[in-house]
Amino acid sequence: MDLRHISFRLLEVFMSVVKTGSISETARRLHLTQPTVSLQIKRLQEAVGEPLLLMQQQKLHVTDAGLELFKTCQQVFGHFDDYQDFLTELNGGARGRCKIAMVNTAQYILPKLLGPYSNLHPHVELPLEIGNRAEVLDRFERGEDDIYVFSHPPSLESAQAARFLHNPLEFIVPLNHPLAHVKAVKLTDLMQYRFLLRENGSATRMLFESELQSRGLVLSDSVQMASNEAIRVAVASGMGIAVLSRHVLATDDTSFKILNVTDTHLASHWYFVMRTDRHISHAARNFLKFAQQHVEQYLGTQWVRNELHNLDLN
Amino acid sequence: MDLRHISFRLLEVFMSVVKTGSISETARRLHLTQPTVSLQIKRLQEAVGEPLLLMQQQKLHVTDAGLELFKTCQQVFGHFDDYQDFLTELNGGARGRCKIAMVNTAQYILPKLLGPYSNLHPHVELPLEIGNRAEVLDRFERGEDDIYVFSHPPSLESAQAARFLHNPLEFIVPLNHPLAHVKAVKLTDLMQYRFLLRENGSATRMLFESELQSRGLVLSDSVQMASNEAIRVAVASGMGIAVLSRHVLATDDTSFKILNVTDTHLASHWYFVMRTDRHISHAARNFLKFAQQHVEQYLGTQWVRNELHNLDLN
DNA sequence: ATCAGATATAGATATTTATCTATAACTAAC
DNA sequence: GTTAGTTATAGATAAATATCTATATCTGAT
Repeated sequence: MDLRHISFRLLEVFMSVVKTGSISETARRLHLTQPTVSLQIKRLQEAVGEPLLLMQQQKLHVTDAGLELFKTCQQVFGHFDDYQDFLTELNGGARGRCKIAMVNTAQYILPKLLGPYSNLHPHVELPLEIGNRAEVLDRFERGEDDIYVFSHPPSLESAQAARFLHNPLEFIVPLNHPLAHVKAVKLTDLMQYRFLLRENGSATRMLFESELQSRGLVLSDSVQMASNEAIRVAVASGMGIAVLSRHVLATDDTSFKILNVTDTHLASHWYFVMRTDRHISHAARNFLKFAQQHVEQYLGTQWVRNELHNLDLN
Repeated sequence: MDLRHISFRLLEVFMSVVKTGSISETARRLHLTQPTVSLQIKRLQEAVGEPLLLMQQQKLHVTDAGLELFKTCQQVFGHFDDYQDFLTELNGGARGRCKIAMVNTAQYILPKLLGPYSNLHPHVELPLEIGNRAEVLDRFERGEDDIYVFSHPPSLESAQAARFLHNPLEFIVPLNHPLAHVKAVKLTDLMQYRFLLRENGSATRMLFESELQSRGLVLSDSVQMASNEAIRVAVASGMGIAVLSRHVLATDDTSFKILNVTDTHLASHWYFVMRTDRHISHAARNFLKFAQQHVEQYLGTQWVRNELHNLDLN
């Protein structure tokens, strides 16, 4: 049997002949001429090296080899049908994988969107990568994921980004801090205190430092800490003061005090970022469409800035 | 997914690329050039309508759709491997069907050959048809079976026949018959008795009657009976005398007496007959080869006339 | 004896396919 | 920064394939 000379078309025709028991009838059904079907069968028999159909008393008779081939074909086409179903699901976004890499701070808000999406499409894998800005940027450079979440998206021509959430920063102090009960403070009032900061390159820190620089201010003392939680807890226990994303602070957390800094309103936005030079999985596209439609529903209208319609998802 | 534009070759190449993880390596293994393999993969992806392999950081990465297709291919090729095994068995004569139609008398001798053959090839189906000469001839005309057993083969150009067994006829009489103890009798001595005969057209009867005619003899009385057993039993019980194939008479059967007719030696031969205008199954060929080699072993050397080497079994 | 319907064969053709060579573009390693 | 090894693309060609039309042959029914 020489598989190289057998095409799926040939097998389709053969199956039809076995089913109808007639070459002419098959020709009619498949919109071919009778000689075409005759020839196909002949070629198939040559490729198999064994008679598959015999003319006996004006009737087509399927040989053992023919019957077995028919069964084989049924199985084979069955597998391809299954595969087609798989592709259909993949295309509909109901199956597949959507790898998302996000910076630390995003982990407080993105799960509110991922949870409902995952419930809607339980067959979609959603592996998450969380790292600091430098790490996520690295992954982005190598194109390791489908979607990236930044608050300062890298400006690369082979990338498209769209913001979806406002990210206001707040100044927090310990409850027993001298400024804790001051109604209105100014940025300069804070310079004398020790600041707890994230590592260099973090979006929050970049924003803060650029503000300081533009106003010619300099911190008197600062300590670097690896995570937002560490900073929050450290502030609560009196180690210093800090500037943190609003989303990192639970509204009912009373272990620190949020200052009302009247002359400074630091804020950035969260962006979904995709590389345009890399294949985007259907699942990823689908997730972004979902986000576009439901971001207000799951993240609340207060902070949402839904510009996801700017993304080209086709 | 458009199966029409997918060939088994394409899938083979794809599988090799997935296995080796490299287009160039596949090209080397399959004795192709690298652009050929590149193009094949590209074409396959177009036919599937989905990326199957991605270049990521200088590494080939198999997508979900690609992995699933790979699994599908494994199944599909598995089925064709099974089918190839089936064909191999079929070709070796170890599997398949060998339909044999034989005239009544042959059923006393052919099973001695069929038994051992069936033990050797338990997967070969051996449907037997037994009928009188007219019935078997009918089947032969319509080509319903692979092999026919006649003692007077039809002479058709689209048939080949070869004899394998001598078929001597014997005259039998009841134990209490006047001739039962006569040492030597002549054919004319028998004419006065009632003969029990098979139906018109039976080889035994044809042979006997043609002998009578050539010697100008006429039976005084005859009765027609449907089977050899019926005749044998009827003779034993005194209804008349008969002429029967030696093979029908068990050597230890003492319920009748075999006459020594000195002036008449009737005999024919058994023939295996095949149509040359019909496909002969491998199993049938194989059985005839087996018969050619083992007929003496299983039917004894006394009556065997092995001329099966005259058959063209290729 | 003719007809209708089946399959088979021959001859023709446009399309598709498999394959090559040459070349470009990228990257890792030396 | 040259080299060696990847994959991708373009252009060319010979072979194979899918079809068709026309025709032959057979058979069963009218």
